[in-house]
Amino acid sequence: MRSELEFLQKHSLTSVLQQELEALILSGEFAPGERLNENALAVRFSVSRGPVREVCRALAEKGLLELIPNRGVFMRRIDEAQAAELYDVRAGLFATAARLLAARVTAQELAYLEDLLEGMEAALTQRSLDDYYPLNLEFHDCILRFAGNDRLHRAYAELIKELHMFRERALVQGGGLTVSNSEHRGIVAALKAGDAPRAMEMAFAHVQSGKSRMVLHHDKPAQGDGGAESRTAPVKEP
Amino acid sequence: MRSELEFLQKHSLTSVLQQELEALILSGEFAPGERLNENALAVRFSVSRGPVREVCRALAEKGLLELIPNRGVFMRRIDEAQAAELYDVRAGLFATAARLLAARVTAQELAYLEDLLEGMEAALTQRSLDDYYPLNLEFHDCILRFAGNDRLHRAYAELIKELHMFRERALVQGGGLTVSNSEHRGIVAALKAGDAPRAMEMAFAHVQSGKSRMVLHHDKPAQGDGGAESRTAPVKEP
DNA sequence: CTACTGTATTCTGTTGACAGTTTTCAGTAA
DNA sequence: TTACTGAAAACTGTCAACAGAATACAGTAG
Repeated sequence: MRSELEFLQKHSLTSVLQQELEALILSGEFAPGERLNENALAVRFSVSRGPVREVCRALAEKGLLELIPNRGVFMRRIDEAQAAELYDVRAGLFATAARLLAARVTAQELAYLEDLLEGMEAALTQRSLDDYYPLNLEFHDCILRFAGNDRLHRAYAELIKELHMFRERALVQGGGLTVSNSEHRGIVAALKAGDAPRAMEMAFAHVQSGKSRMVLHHDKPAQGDGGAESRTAPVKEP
Repeated sequence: MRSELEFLQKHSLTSVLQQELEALILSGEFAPGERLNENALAVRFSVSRGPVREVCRALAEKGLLELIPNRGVFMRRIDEAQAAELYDVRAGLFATAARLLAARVTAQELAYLEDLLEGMEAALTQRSLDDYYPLNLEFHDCILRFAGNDRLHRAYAELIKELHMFRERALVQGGGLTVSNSEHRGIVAALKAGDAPRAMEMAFAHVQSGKSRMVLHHDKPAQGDGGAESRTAPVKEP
């Protein structure tokens, strides 16, 4: 009863439309560089073009779409150079989180991180990447959560979404994170010691090693990712 | 001749409206928390409400405005806690730039940075903050520019804009940067040595010392900033 | 068969209008 | 005077329609 009222008060049609379209974009529904027809989106969501345009502009501001005057809205296309830049920014934000966390981490949080470390170690000895990846993801997210800086966490999350737009090859699973658990151990050790500069340095180097892995993998042919098929035939270049 | 055509092709009415409104917001035209009337903005810029709404949504995504369903758009109000968070993120981005720059800085760039160092030193010995602040700003911007990561530079610039929304007191002039030139020298020395971790650490610490200065200054009464007078009488809380 | 030109279609940019909600404010009772 | 009630005004959310640009396409000349 009450919840429906609250929902309507907090989320307007346009705002849920934004979440909806963002989810659609991140799901891989559209190919990179593909053009999105405003009218088609409007009828798809049973709304008018007004809200659709507002949402598109907001998502363009977030770096998920690209608006070209008198041409329309296109899926953001990220080349390797841009992806590399994003990766470095990500490294910086992650390192910042680690640095902040080193100064405030609690025994509980450390214990939880060490649990994750063990879990990942076990997954690696069993060669089970399906077990490893979720733990890896949770490990990184924990650093951000525990750092106690909401703005930083949000910036990191937004950056990950932007990085998702680069799905030519590789980096699909696990978000392009490394599999080296020793680097993880080093970060946790620095956190435990309360050594903020070292934690920051190790966290930065950790993400950057993931970056070089990506750049490496990118040149290889690597057969098509089993994900969404590119539906529209001719993708016009913006 | 040609330039007007190019202008129309690249910038639609809505996009220039966005720049215009953003400049207006950053100029301090509106008080924090103040409500912006869509209709008033529309007639002010001689456009319809449609473009205004699109622009407002984009600026809300950037963190300059706040949209409340069925209430309207309000100037983003940033409290001290949020400002502190932003400051830490800024420190992280600046430190990231320093770290990246350490690995690629040229002799020319170093020479220019050292020139700035001397200029600031001279300004400080003359107690001339009016000379000091522009150099200080340029110094920080240089680190970002020379780092060679456009995305990082953009993220930093956006963050500064967001931080500008916190203009209760202090941090107005110079963007809340510290006046300690010795910290600047330390950063440049680390860059010159190609010591990336140290450059990152010193850059982070440098901005954070500016943060504590802000937090300190914020509690003091500090008579009203001579800037824009708050025009609308009762500012409703969002 | 290829390159070009002019027309038709599609889509974006922008506007004005209407419905529903919030806010304001005058009027009334305690 | 203060608190409450109700209507009126103002404003936001949404939509449909029109003008202009870009694209697609058929027709024509070389």
